[in-house]
Formats: sequence, C-alpha cells, structure tokens
Amino acid sequence: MPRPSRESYGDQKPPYSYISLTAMAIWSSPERMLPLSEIYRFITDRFPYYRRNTQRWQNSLRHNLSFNDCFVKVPRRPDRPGKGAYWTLHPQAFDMFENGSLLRRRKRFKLQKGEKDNLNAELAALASFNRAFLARQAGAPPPPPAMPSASLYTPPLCPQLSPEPAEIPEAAAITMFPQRPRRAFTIEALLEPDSPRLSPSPPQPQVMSIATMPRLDLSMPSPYVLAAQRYHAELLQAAAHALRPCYLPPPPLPVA
DNA sequence: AGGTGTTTAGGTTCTA
DNA sequence: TAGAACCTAAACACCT
Repeated sequence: MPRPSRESYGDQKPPYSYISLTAMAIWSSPERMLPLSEIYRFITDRFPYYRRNTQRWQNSLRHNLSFNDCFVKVPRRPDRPGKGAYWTLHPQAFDMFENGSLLRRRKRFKLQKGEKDNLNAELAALASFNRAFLARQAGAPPPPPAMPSASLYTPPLCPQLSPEPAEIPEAAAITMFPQRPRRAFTIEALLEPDSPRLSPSPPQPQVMSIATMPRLDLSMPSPYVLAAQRYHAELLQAAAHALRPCYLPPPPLPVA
C-alpha cells in the first residue's frame, strides 16, 4: 500500500474534519501544544486546499477550538509574549476517535461541569501568575488578587518552544492516536509521573509515520509533564534573578 | 488594525 | 428519521 504523500489530496478537500486537522497539528508538535498561527501553518503546509478561502476555514477552526472541550487553551509563558494562547488536546480526548481514525469521531468530547470548572480555575490561576510575573519583571507591583495561592503555585503548562519548527508528519500517516492513560487534566495531575514503572528518558521530538504513530513509548514521561517541569525550572531561575528580594514561590518540585 | 477567542444561528451530512 | 456531528457565517470583544 503506497503511503499517501503530502500532496495526496491536491486541491481537493481532505476528508478530515477541522477537529481532526487541529488534533493532527497539535499532535505533530513536540510539546503537543501550538498557537493558532502554527495550527494554521500546519494545515496550509499540508493541504493545498486550505490555501484558499483562508478566512472561511480559519473562522471555522477557531469556532471549533472554542466550542469543543477537547481543546484546551493554555496561557503563554510570561517570558515568551505574543498573540494568542497555546492550544492543546485534553488528555481524555485522545480516544474520542473511533479506532483512532481521524475521519469521524465516535462521540463529541464533553467535559462534565465540575471538571470544566476545575480546569478553568487552574488555567485562570496560571494566567494570573503569568501576568503577575510580567508585572514584577516590568517593575510594577503585581496586583495582589492576581497572585495565585501557594497551593496553586504549580508549574504552568506553557511549552518550551523549540527553536526549530516541529517536524511535520505526513498527514495521511496520522490516522491513529496513541493510547494514553486516563488522568485528570489538572496541573497537579499532569506533574505526576505517568506511571511508577517509568524510566525517564530525554524527550525526543516525535516524528509520526504509519510505523510510529499508533503508539507512544509510554516509558517516556508525558510531554505535558516535561514541558511543565522545564518551564517550572526556568521560571524559578528567572525568579531568582528578577524577583529577588520580593516574592519567591515555594520550593520547587523536583525536576526530572 | 489585525489577529485571536467566544458565541449564536442555521444549514448539511452521517449514523444508529 | 431523529439526533449527533460537522460546516459556515457573522457579530462582537479583547489583546498585541
């Protein structure tokens, strides 16, 4: 079976929904998070069809990002300002596609009210912390209510951007999501090791292909955990320089 | 100003 | 055939 190439669909509309295309883009990135502009770029790079009528499909795509609980907006890390947030896939959304096929979902991914509220609260606390961090760096006192409580001071999830763009997999190769353990999508939960049997190894950018896409090596820590840990370490380092002698967060969590 | 994000609304296509 | 999933359009607010 010949492997479909990048231009397989030519100017024809690919059979993937916007949710699938967005999931592909996010999944193709090393950190499993992308800003909107990078999601656009992934799609237009890969599918010539989407080089036209950009306003139309980009509007639809943004609608899907906001509307579907399977996509989670993660605030930018404070030292990497820019437009828009990062978007990632909710971990529990990995199995929403039938047999891993991206062609059609088996069911809409919907968070329960409580889950959604918790997630929103944590992300809001993260955004507040980022704002406070920026304010402090700019020399202005941070607004007290914006500072997260000690219990909320957990490493944010913003990605460590790789200087090079993510290696983009062949679109047609992304037909399966790896199996992932279900876990709560809280910052704390994401910082927990994936499993006690893990033997941490350095993160490798995932190059997806038919051969490599179906499963992740679960002996690797989750990309979310790695990103959060790296970010946490960097933030503490920055805080030691920029925030002294003012606010310093509680002792760091161990960084793998 | 332009990009990003949210929401609403109405239509089409697919599946059980 | 009904309901779910999906697509499109549009209006609006916010942010850089």
